[in-house]
Amino acid sequence: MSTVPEKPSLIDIEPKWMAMWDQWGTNTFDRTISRAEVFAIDTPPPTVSGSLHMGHVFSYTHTDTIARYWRMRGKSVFYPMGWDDNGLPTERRVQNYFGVSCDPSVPYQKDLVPPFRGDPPKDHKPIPVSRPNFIELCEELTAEDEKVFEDLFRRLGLSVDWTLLYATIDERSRRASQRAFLRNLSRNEAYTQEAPTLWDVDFKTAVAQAELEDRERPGAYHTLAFHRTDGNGDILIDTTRPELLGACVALIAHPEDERYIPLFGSTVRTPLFNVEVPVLAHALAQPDKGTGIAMCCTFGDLTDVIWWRELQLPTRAIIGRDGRIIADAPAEITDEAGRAHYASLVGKSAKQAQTAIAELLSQSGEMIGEPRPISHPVKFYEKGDRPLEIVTSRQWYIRNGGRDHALRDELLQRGDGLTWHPDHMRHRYSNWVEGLNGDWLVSRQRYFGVPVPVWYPLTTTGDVDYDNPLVPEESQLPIDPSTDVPAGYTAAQRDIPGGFTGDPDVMDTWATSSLTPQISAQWEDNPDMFGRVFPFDLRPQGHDIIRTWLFSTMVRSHFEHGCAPWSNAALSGWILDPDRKKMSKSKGNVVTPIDLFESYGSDAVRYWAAGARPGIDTAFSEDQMKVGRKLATKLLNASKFVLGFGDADITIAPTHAVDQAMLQRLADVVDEATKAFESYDYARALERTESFFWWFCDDYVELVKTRAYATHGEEGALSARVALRRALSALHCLFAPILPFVTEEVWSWWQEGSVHRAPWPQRNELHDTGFAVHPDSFLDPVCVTLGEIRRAKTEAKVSQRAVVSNVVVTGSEGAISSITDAWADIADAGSVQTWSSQIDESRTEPAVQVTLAPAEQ
RNA sequence: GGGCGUUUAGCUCAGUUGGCUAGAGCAUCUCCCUUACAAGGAGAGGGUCGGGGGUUCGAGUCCCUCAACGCCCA
Repeated sequence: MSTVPEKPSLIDIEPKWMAMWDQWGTNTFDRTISRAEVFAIDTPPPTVSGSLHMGHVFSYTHTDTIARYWRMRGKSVFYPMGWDDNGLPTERRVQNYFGVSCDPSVPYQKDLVPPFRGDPPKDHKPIPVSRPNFIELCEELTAEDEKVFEDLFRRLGLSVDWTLLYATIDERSRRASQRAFLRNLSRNEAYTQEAPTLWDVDFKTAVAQAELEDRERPGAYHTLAFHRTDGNGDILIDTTRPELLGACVALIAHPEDERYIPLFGSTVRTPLFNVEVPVLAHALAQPDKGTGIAMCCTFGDLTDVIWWRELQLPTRAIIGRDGRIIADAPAEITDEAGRAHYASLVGKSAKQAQTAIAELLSQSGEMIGEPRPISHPVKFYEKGDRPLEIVTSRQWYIRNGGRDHALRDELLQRGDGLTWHPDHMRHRYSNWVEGLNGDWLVSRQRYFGVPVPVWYPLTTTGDVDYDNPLVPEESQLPIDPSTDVPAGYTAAQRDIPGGFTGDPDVMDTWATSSLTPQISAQWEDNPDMFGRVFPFDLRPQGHDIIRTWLFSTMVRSHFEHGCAPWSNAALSGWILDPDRKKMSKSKGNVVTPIDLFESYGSDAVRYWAAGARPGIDTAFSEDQMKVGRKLATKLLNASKFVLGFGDADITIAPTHAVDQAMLQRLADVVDEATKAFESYDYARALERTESFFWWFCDDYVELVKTRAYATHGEEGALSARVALRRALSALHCLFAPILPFVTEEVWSWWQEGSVHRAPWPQRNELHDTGFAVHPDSFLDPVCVTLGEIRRAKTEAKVSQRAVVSNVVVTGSEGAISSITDAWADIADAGSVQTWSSQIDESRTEPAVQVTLAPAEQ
């Protein structure tokens, strides 16, 4: 019994089935099931302050196909969604939208009304609000964006369990993040330290090694003359940062550089400032760079930091946190001319100071020649616009193996233990871990983030006692140290001598998103749930964030649980535009997903995405979406046709060889698709299924349709109908993970419940006839014969319906035997009147001689 | 500079432990308005598998080498 529409259509099937899945709870995680029966996915939380683009559609579809596959395999799939609304991008948007700025020193104001909701005037001065108020505004604004994201993901057909939704700034996330941090602190995996730190002068925050990127920038070598104190002339050095001359603490050359060996241990005086500094040896000096000897300034770059640490050099900072030359000259600059030179630079940005100092040097004759332009890599914060400076500041760190070989090796082993898809991505991980040169800096001097959950006692003189932080009980979490008060103190004691002060910083976004498994699985809040899903099965993500998200999640899990947080990591590729360029807004080549859903249908867009091999960069292709739509349409029409032959008892094995061979071929496809899905290769599963499906429609259905109409009696008809229905059922299931909407539509015509909860096809349900011949050796000769008959008609430019008066087939005995068994079907499909055969064992493929009947008329 | 990947038809890509004449889709061309499907169907043309060398009875596949492109890290 089936109810097939008169005119099947793809129009509006998305909203129809989205509503049914909600009603049925098709995607709901079963919280009572044991870990062995669960498939748990650590879904990437998209940044909601951005916009959803084809990259999201692409990679989330990949994960969804896997989720749907395992659901059909009977697993309870834990498939959460989260929103990453924590961090800088949201902060900036909120400032611009409401006309406020965050100031942690401002007290919380209940029911605060922001000055604007959208488009503050250009001359508006931001109103300072407390951090809790600021967070409330962030939550208000992101809620709108989140709705848009959710609608789009639903429309894409993601089988997410929306009751598991979280946001990285919500209360549960803040609690988990602070709890994990406090446990790191108690185990000495987190620590605070005053140290040289990479600093973004615009955002006024420290940044971590993982957030750096090198950018090629123009610069210029300035050749400077340092004066030997023994009176034997000058030493020339090349520098791209002459503005740091006042911070110079040493000249450094390679220990084996014969030009400078005699000078090691001597001293020189700096140009302009006349400060005496030593000439020292260190292996990191590059003899082939410039004159081979460099000035070390504290701090111009990371090499300076290493020299400073290893050669125990003094600290002589002249760049402030605003990126400008600080007012106080280093004490070492003592002569009058030197102090005057310094004073003329105060307050200038690094760039302005460079121009000014080049002028001074040229006047004093201590710069040799003109600056020589070069192009060189400069370190930037990945979200920043100006080169990073290095300033000394107190920051929080979590150990990550960057300063500890034993820990590094443990984390490398954790990476080795993962199954990577594709496998070569494991190198990205090990490469990164091996290259770490410091611990993970987690504190940020920003506002919209999870606060560092500690306070510090203030001494009676008002100094901060950083060595004895005050921590809350876990039961108090989440806390905000700018408003909450530590045990044993009163609010009145905030920021007064003998009282306490809250840590003003927040944690880096990654310090919270490194806990997505713990957050989504409700670690400690719901131990029963956590025990059923952790460690997870799969982490899908982009390969660009292996060094950040993947690695940091590994670090947290390693410390907290002593295991990897998941067993598989799947890295998705990039979307490229048709010219093989990475798609980006600035190029104007970004297409809106929703328009594509409207034009081609969600299934068609998914088809395009699922056609890409895991981890491979893929060109954006509307052509592929057209093919996907064609496939979906074909599935509608083929299903309607097959069901139109009438019902049959599918438990009775088919009797005809053609039917048996087709089912056996399909059984092989089921095996291949199963194997492919199990190794995360949705693309291969799709390709095998699709290729079978087109053969099924073009050849098999054409061969058997006359017989299935009972033209030659009931027995043959029943065999065909059973085979057709078994195949149709399996095809609906095989396509379901990729094309969830159209498969649900066609499934609903003749089956109960959702295809997405139907059991995955089994080989033995299809192939139970004892048919012993390899399906190809049976079907290939049959299909070659059919193809030759069609070709003869095409070449004669007649209709495929034209009658063939006679066919002579020459082939091996096996081929002729197959053709003989299938002849009645071939004759029906090709309108053939008579045929004969000849045995020729030398032929690998039958030769077919086709004689067309004279045209009627 | 180090690591990883890619290179197969005009385009996008399959090609699994080496095995018969290297495949698919799109695009192009020809034909067919066939009662599941014209948003369709039946066919055709099109490739020195990046270059060179080697192993082998046999190499798109394994080894060496070179090149181009891309990504990651210094």
